Amino acid sequence: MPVVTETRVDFWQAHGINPDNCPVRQVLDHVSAKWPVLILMVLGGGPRRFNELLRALPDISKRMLTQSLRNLERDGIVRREVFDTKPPSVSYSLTELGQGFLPRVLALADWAETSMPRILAARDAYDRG
Amino acid sequence: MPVVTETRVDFWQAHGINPDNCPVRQVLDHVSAKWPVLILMVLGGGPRRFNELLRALPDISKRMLTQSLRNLERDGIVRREVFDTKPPSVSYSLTELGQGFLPRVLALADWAETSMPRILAARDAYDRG
DNA sequence: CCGGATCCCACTAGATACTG
DNA sequence: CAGTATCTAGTGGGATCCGG
Repeated sequence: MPVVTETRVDFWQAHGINPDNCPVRQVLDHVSAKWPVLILMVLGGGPRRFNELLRALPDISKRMLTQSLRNLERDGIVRREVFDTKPPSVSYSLTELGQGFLPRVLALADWAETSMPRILAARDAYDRG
Repeated sequence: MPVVTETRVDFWQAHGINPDNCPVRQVLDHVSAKWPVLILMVLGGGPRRFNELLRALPDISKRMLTQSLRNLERDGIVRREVFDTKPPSVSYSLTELGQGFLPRVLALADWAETSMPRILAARDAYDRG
């Protein structure tokens, strides 16, 4: 765990890294971009085909599923395999990188879940005041 | 670490929890909402005043700083203290909850930073192909 | 010094229809 | 089966001005 001071922010500034071009943030964006985490959780259970994912995430549109999968694939987190059978089938699975990513995302989600009572209490207090 | 299967997704479905109302996601949104993480990192160095934060994050607008701070305050992650001096001054700092949140966010950021070479390589390969 | 209020544009994502 | 294309309403965030 790094020491947390303004030092790192200073470093970023010095190297022209801003919130818009920071590659780390682009990865972190997968965390809260609405669908990626859910997709990764399903894929954590093993490889899935496109329509299986579609059925597993009832509210997602084909468009968003495609887009999210492409982003994850581009970052090497998800692997896409095409079998040119008839009809064609495509399999999505976690790469090794993705298997290292998922637990850390879930760890954060678990903290959020554990802390939820305190957070909801804080919100309640804030909204009253 | 929980077992990762579709079970949890099923649980969510069964309880009517979807990506739009899921409270956990609302917390995770702080992670990638562009500014909150940077704000937390600066506050990790100790309490800061509004304009100090403004100077520490060169590209942020007053509007976004205010908004981000309000969100974090509402969730009990950041504490806001007003001293009615002349001119008025406001101090922002991490709550106990925020101090528990920050390391986990940084842990994820560190993974992203460590994995960045592999991710960039994956992107490069993807963009060529 | 620390914001709130307003205007406005750019991007996002849902719906729908179509394809190899 | 596994997507793409197009259209459109809704939203987020910058710029700017105002106030306690």
